Amino acid sequence: MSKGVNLKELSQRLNLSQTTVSRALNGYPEVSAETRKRVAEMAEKLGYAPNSQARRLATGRSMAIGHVIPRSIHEMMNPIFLEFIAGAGETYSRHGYDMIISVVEDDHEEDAYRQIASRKKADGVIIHGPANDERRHKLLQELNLPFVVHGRIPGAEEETSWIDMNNRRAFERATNLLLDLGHTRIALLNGLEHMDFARRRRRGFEDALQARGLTPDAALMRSSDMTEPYGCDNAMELLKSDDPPTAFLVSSMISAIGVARAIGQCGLKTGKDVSIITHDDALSFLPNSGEVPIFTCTRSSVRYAGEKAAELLLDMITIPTSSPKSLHLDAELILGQSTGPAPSR
Amino acid sequence: MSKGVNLKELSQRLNLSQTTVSRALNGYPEVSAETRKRVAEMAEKLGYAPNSQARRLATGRSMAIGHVIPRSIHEMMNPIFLEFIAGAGETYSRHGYDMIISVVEDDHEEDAYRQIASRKKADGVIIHGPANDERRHKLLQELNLPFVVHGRIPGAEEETSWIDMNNRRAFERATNLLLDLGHTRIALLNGLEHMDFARRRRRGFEDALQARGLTPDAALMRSSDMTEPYGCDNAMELLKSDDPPTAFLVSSMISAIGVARAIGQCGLKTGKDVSIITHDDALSFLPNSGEVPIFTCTRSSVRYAGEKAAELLLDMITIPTSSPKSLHLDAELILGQSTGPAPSR
DNA sequence: ACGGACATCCAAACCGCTTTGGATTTCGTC
DNA sequence: GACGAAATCCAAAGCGGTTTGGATGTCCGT
Repeated sequence: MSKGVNLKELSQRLNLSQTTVSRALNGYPEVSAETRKRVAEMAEKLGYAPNSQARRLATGRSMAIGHVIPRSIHEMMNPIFLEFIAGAGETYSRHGYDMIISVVEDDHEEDAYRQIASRKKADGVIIHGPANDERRHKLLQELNLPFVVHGRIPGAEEETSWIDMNNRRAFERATNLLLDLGHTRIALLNGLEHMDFARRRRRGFEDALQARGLTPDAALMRSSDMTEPYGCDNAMELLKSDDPPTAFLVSSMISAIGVARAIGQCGLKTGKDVSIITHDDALSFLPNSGEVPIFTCTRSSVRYAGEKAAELLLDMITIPTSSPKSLHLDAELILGQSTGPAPSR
Repeated sequence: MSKGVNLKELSQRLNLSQTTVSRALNGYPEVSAETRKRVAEMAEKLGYAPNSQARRLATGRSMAIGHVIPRSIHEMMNPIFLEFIAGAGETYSRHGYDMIISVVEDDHEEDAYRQIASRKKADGVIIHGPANDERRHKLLQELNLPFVVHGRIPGAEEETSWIDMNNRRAFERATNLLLDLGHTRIALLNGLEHMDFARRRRRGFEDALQARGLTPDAALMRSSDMTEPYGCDNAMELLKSDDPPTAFLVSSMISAIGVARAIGQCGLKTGKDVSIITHDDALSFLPNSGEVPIFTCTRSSVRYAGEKAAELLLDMITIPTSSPKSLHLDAELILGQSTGPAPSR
């Protein structure tokens, strides 16, 4: 419990060299069992803990993973981002790694990565929210900084490690469900489509429609930040149009809540007059569970994705020669209260 | 742009000692202007950046702030926590500090702090979500680790630095507004009351009632995690009771959305049949703005709180002798669409 | 011409750990 | 009883910076 003993003092107290003490504590074999025990006990007694800066300097590994989050990203991805972080964070601490997060102005993002590399702040990073014209992976390859992508970088799927859910498939299945229920005018409230995940979701939506001989109607497709008012305002506008949709496919629970609000304000009933399927990232503060979940949804835990992403990255770091590994998660399609057969008009 | 020059190489290229180069780059006076310029240019050219581990070891300052977040906390405080983090993060990076976040199992929280202190992982920490029986500050004082509290620790207001909003006053004002509108049966959907902030909010609520001669009705007061279903379920139950409330005072936008949903499901109209006032933490993904905000609310930006908390902490670290400083923020009371006069029955 | 005040710069110690390259002891074997 | 292998342990050299305690040179007043 006493504070601030360093290796030198500890070794003096034991009449041993720093070498031996260090080895004893780090589990190297060239130390007798008896000595190891003595060392461990004294270390415990004196409350010794190695100074992490010194250890990092000596080993050349920073034992930290960086997450660079530009303002703009976290403005829109806010809750999802944290959930991911929480998952990753658990993996890190289980492996003795620190998580360092840099919130930077949008135009300083590249700088942030360069600093992490040149100042040796982290042994690897995670790329969040890849865009269609993604370039961060180029920079990181050039900087020789290991990374894992949360999502996929179009055109770089083979050369990078990533973890992603099957966005296209999930939205295709969701759309099919709505079609099976008899809906033909389906609105898509998507996330920002300069992001890869949103692009894929739209593709799934369109593919499903076309497979049944339907033509996607541009007037029914919206794309924006996934806030609550976004869902409400757009749903409101669409519901009041001449030929309103009977179902909504929504990219986020938060917006879906907005859609539900709009439906209510129009005097309609969700799941009866109008159906909603939303993607559910399984955010802890927005549980959509219970016997019958409020929303019919495609669900994939972003927290789990965080855990796995971290594991992938730590693997890459410990075995630097390994080739890129990726994980493709499938979303579940879960039936809730927000869907029903299309109303016959 | 070339990678990986260290101080030694840089100084050799310049025919200068490491001392001089170090001093030149760190702005010490005992270097001629001309030399300083030469050094700066060469450093730029070779892409020199000091290894942060080495610098930290040499200076004895880790240039990092720690945030320990136990699973339980972030389960419930999720989005609010991130918004705070985002604010703090900006301040940190502006001052050259790193932010390190440890996600730990609940029963390892103390361990996490001890490690931060003994291994010198951070120069200070921020305490999130102080409880009524808070003890973390004791530990940190004992460990001699500077800290700032987000919220207040009952009984330790004088001896600690903290930043908090005026929870009591905010809820008192909100309650008064409802009373002024003629509501007398007001329900309180509060956060977990083992947390200090929730306790204060309840006090504000009760004080306002009692000041008008009303007795708080325990049946109308709930306390839980502030999820959406929590708001919906409790509102539903209360609305269906014999003597239902005509107004709700809610501790979080997320739960308030649930309350609105319940009101809709009961065939009632928010702001007309039933009023809602919620606290609004100004979360970026839940904007409650527009010409007339959806919810009447008490608003206080947690992000701003994060920025300020970080500033307080960095001040404490750079001037270790300074006495505790604190910041008391006032929430705005903002009129939205969710309140109206109590319906005459 | 001399001594002190500045202005510049440097060699070396230090931060606290890991790790290399032995040194010493112990032990089984022939 | 000598010898090589195995088991233990250690002194010292890094890791890449910062900082202390001078050394050297220049300028000025007297």
